[in-house]
Amino acid sequence: MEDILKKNGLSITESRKKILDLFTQSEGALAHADIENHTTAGFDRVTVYRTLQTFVEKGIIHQIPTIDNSVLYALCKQACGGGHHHDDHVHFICAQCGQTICLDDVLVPEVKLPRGFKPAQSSMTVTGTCKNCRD
Amino acid sequence: MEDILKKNGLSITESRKKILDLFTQSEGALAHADIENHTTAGFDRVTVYRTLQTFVEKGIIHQIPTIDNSVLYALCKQACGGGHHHDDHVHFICAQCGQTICLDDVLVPEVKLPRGFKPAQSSMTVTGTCKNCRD
DNA sequence: ACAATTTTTGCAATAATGTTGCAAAAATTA
DNA sequence: TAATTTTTGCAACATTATTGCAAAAATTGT
Repeated sequence: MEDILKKNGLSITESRKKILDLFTQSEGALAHADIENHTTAGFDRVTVYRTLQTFVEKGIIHQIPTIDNSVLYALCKQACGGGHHHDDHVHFICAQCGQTICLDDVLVPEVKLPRGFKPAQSSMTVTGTCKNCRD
Repeated sequence: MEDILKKNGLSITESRKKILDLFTQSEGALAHADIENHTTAGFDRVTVYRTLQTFVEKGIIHQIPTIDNSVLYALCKQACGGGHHHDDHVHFICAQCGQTICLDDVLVPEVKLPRGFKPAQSSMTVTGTCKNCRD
């Protein structure tokens, strides 16, 4: 766990270790509020903001846009370099349980854009019912 | 312009007409702040919130999720019924000018999900350089 | 292991963003 | 045009995010 921090040139601190733990322990993506309100956590709001920001910059976690004006964060499975995310997989949001899951094996397909548009990065989100919520 | 409101069973008011105007006049998508800060507008923050919400419910505009924790709004080209958006096109965000454009002709492709996942709706966003920002 | 340096944290203050209740104003209905 | 319904704007409040700065913790060099 600490090696992830070390590898990215970050100081090893309690908050960073705990927040990183939360991510590895949770199956889905986490919102800022999930971390802040976590009972066992107990660090300042500001620290959470700054830690998440640092992690994104270092490529440890990536952001997932959602329609409801909240940003989710999830661990980058592949090694993402500083600022350069290989965030090329599809995200799945379950309408039932609300969990957001990285489908690391499902890549975002390419699309043909109209003349003049030059693509750099794509992201795709699918909503529906997840594995666990189906009987 | 007013017929759009009438068609959706909404009272014809100054704010609704003006906000609808803004959307038709702007090529790209608009953020809440874009509307609120618009010089010629001049209505209350709350009115903007409520108007946008009403328009989304009626299917006049649709929301576009962005990575930076802000929601953009854009006109629905096809007729979207109450709550049911045919929001199946790709959105393009220009890294240069920051504008978000609905590529109404580019449909979100289907992807094969892992066993157990049942899709309901998909959204896709491509970032890059838009038509106008290329020389 | 310890002192010096750098980084991180937490607090306070502030800003930005979003929500709710309610009375006045405007729009629709009849 | 009067009665009814809907919408607006204000005020108050709630939530979410940002910044400066001193104290605390972590790292570095010896």
